[in-house]
Amino acid sequence: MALSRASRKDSTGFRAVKAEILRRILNDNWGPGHMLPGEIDLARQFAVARGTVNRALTELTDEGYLDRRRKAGTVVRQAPLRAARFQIPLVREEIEAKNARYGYRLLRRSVESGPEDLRRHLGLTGGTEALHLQCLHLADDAAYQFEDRWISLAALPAAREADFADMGPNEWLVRTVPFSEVEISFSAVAASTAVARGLGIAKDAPVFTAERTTWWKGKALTHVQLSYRPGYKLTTRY
Amino acid sequence: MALSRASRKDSTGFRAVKAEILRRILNDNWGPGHMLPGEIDLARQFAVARGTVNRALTELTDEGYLDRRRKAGTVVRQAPLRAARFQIPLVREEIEAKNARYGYRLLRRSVESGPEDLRRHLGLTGGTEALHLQCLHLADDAAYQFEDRWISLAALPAAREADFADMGPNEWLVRTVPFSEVEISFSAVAASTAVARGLGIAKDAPVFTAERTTWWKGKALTHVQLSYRPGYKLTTRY
DNA sequence: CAGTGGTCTAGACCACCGG
DNA sequence: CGGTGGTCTAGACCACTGT
Repeated sequence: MALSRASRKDSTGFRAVKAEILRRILNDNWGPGHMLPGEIDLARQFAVARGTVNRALTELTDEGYLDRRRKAGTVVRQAPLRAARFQIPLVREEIEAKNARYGYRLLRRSVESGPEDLRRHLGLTGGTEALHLQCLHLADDAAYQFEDRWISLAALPAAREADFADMGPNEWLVRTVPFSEVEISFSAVAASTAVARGLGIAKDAPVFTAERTTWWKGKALTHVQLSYRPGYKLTTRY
Repeated sequence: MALSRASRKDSTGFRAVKAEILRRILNDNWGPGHMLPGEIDLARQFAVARGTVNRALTELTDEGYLDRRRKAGTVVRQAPLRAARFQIPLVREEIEAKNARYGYRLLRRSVESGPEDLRRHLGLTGGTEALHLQCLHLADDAAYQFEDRWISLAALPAAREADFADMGPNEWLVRTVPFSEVEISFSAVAASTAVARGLGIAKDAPVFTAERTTWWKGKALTHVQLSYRPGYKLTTRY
């Protein structure tokens, strides 16, 4: 079990304090709106140092259960923060995690000026061009994801020399620019002609799409539209 | 600014240490794979206590920049963890945040046994029934989201008495069962007849859909399918 | 076995903000 | 103003794990 380390010794320390306080919240001993004792009180009750209580309460606050304000004290939230964490893996890892054989095909590679809205989005000015890539990611030889990517050659001139025949642009980018700021959005769209052909589905069929723009030091590097094969679901628990 | 409190005094303390270490990571002073000095070393260099360094490094680890192991030391990750945090607000708040007027209409309310796969999913056994609700959430009188929900009457018998004419089931549930475990998944589907009529779009049009199942103390309470109006995007940064 | 991170402690100072 | 949480310190013990 992955939890063996964490659950090895939960009978003492800040984990025990956290668990006990969470238990009281969930069992309605301390319902929404209830004010908790101060840290010093709790430290006495649990027979630990104040810092230990503080850590437990801080984590419970991060997880959305509590609301803390100086002088006002610690209060159980009316409703928990509804935040979900998604892992957004590389396609390759996503496919291999399903015990499927990963495959990759480059469908298109060209240097273009690109449509006007894309140029604005990437901050391309003057005559600077962009690298346009279309590729397919396969799971056991079946189309899994269609990738339509633009890379700013102003921000990433090295991309002009890169040959994306064997390595997907995603992996190349992760190696070249490991840390970056990202905006991602998910939506449902009707399959374009290119997407339909790539995924082998009917034009205008519903396609789950992720659009991602990546910046580094304030400069837009790349914009990509990922179209998933029918039936794909992005799932998480919280 | 929401950050005013945090950025007030970033020149000292664990925030300063964290910022400086992050700066070194991002500027390739410490590239991927680089091993950092030990906590005691860093504490001396920054002239702070070891606990302060530990907090900075722990947070950078949580954020996916570092990998820490006892004895092995602290290493800059090859690629950051690609995790995104989504806020999943109540529809009402989502709409009001856009300065639109929120509207709600209950389209259907019935007690049924429900389809077989749903009964399995909610763990309904024997003759226990479920409450089936369909409703519409409006932004400035335009259809925004179609909600198709099933509530287990075995787990939540109080729902049988609830009249959902004025209050959406979501808000009722949040007040009744404030804390729960949730699985959510997003996908793109073709609009069913009911969804198409509710949202006023063509049947089989692409619809962005969220499916959410909620448990409390291990018992499934409710399953809901939320269908968003065309053009909807779920966006986040990380 | 030894070195590193994980955690706890007891005490302290201070920022914030409700009354 | 005074009480509460936020943070720092110096020191300590321990758990884990690479060598």
